[in-house]
Parts: sequence; structure tokens; C-alpha cells
Amino acid sequence: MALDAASSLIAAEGLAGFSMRKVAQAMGYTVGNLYLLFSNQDDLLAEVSLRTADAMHAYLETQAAKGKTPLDRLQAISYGYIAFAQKHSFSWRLMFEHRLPPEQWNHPGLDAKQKALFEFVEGHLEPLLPDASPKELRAAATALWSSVHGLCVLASTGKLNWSGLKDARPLSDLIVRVFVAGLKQE
Amino acid sequence: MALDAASSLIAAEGLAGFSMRKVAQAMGYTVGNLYLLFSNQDDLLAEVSLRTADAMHAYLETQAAKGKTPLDRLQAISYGYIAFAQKHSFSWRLMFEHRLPPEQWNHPGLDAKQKALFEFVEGHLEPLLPDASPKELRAAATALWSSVHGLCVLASTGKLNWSGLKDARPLSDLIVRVFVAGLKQE
DNA sequence: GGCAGAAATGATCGACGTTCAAATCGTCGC
DNA sequence: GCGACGATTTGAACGTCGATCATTTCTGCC
Repeated sequence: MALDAASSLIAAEGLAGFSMRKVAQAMGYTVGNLYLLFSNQDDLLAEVSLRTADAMHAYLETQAAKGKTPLDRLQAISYGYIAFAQKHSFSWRLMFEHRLPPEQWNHPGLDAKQKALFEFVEGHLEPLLPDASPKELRAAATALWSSVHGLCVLASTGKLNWSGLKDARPLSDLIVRVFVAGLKQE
Repeated sequence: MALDAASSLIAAEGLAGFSMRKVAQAMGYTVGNLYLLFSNQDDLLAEVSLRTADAMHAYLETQAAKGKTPLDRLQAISYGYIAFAQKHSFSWRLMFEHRLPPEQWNHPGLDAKQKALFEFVEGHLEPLLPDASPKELRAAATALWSSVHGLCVLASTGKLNWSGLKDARPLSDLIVRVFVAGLKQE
């Protein structure tokens, strides 16, 4: 329930408006108590990120199921990613803006989530590349998903506003379509 | 020289280790003085980001000049981007991790730099797409550069470590090559 | 009721961004 | 040399933050 309060606060105010005191107040406890549940603020935020990652992954699964062809599914996943990032903007951004102190960069949970997400994409890319080796497939999935992620990042931070491109979805379509077409040709 | 001190501090300790007091101490002044030069911390950091953007742009120009063919040049630019992000990791990350308060999202300087960077890529993509309309060209350049950026972001935050892919450059090559190949086919 | 162990508290610390009255400095006329 | 006045610089003060931990409060059991 500390996690509930923290997630709500992040969703409402973002990382900038977040504080341990606000979380404590929202859950009806005092600050000291939070440090009995989490070792520090980073720890709490990492748990919130984990939650968001789970929710996003589940959402992407439902979106992927809507596609008829493999290419449809990849595009549905990309759309879902963009939609999730826009709808839960603060929570989504937390996953990337909250940088753990480097000594625990290899957070076991977060690493596993990252891996699961990439493998999820890999699974949907595989039918389109029947002749690819596992290594090639992994590289292709990583490259494709990094691309979609980059688009999402720039769109969600307003760094594409300078051009008239206010909707990221056509660009997402372009990336997936062109990337898959180029890959088949390799 | 306030900017020099601030840039050095960011380069050395990153956004997490940054404080107005440290900047003041590094330049031999006291904190109050900084607020006569910059309206607040966000303002100072925005100026540091601007500097970094300029330095990066200049560096990418030199890298682009090394390529013989248009495709070579695009790949050289991508390599340069990755190299810059790795070499000046903290400074580069500042440009994206430092999120301005939303009321001044349209910082005139930063927007101009963003635009210049994308148009720079656009200029190098153009020879490869002689038949594209200006709108198609812009979309293609935006998509391509977002992709390279996404790869760079994930690589620089260690979020690709789960797979064995420790070097981002092969993936950069893959993205540029496959993307251009797919585009030609559109 | 009394008591031990668990649970929760909140005063306290140092550091942060930011402000602004006060102190210091530089440069004139005399 | 002196005084004076504007420009420059200071650093104490305010409120908030993450984090700590001695103290208090609660809970279940005899």
C-alpha cells in the first residue's frame, strides 16, 4: 500500500513532485515508517518502476493480440507503447528518468523486465525472419525496439515539436514498416 | 566562466552531483552571485545543455566529413553520436535528463538546436532519397534519427546489458543500413 | 494489570535552491 | 587624501528534502 501511494503520487505529479514525505502522508503514516519498508528513496522508486513495467508489459500483450499478421502485431505493439507512454506519462518516464546509483545498475528485477520486453518483441519479429540466426534475430529485435523507444522518448519530451509532426504514430508505422522491409532484404 | 565551472561540474559528477553551491565554489564566488547571472538552476542547466549541443553538432560535422558515400556519412554521424554520448556521458545525458518546467518547454535556443540537428541529418539523407517529397524526407529523417537516439539512450543507461551486446555500434550500423534499404524500397 | 516485543513516531541532521538586507568595492569630484 | 555614491558581492536565513534513531505507542499474552 506504500507502493499504491507512491505510484499514485508519481502518476499525479511526476518525479519532480515526488517526495517521501508526501508518500507517507498519502498513506497515513509518517516518513520514518517508509524506511522500514524500503531501504531508501531509490529503492521505493525502483519498485514503482517495476510495477509500471509489469502493467505496460501486460498492456502490450493485449495490444499484440489485436493484430492479424506478424507485421500488424509489431505495429500494434509499437502503437501500444506510444499510447502507454502518453497515457501514463509520468509513470512511464520514471522508468527512464530515475537512474539508480551505478553500484546497483544491475537491479535483478528491472533487468529481467527489460529482457522480457525485448524477448517479447523478438518473439513477434521471428515469424518475419525465418532464415535469421538467433544472434541476428536478437540484434534485429534490439535495434527495432530501440528505434521505437527513441521515437517515444523524443515525442514524449516534446523534442519533435519543432517540426509539425504532432502525432508519433505515423512515424512509428514508418519505422516498423521500413525496418522490417529492409531486414527481409538483408 | 560560470558556464565553464558548471560544465566541468556536470562533466565530472553528472546531474546527480550537481549543485549551485558547488558551482559557486568552483568559480570562486558565492551562491548568491549565480542568481545575478542566471534566473535559477534550470536556466543555468539549460545553458550548459546548449553548450553541449553546440559541441556535439560541431563534432558530428567533422565525423560526417569522413564518409565517402552518403550512406557512409550517415553511419559516421551515428557513430559520432554514440561516441560523443559515451565520451561525454554526463553532459550528453544532461540534455535529456534535465527536463525544463513545462511552461518553458519551448526554449528558443534548445528548440533551434534540435531543429538544426534533425535538418543536418535530413541533409545527409536527401541524396539517398532523390524521389522523396519534402514531407516524406522530413519524416524519414526524423524516424531515422529517433532510432539512432533510442539506441544511444538505451546503451548509455545500461539497459542493453542483459544481452551480450556490449557495443552499440554494430546495432547502429544495422539500423542505418536496414532503414535506408527499406526506405529506398518504399 | 503488567510486561515484552513489535510498530510507529517525529525531532534532528546536513544539504539543497533561492532570496535579499547588509557589507564591500571601484570610481569619481573635490 | 577624502568622502560619497552606485555597482558588485556576500552569506545568513527560509523552507524543503532524504535519511536516522531514541523515544513513544500499540498489541497480544500471562
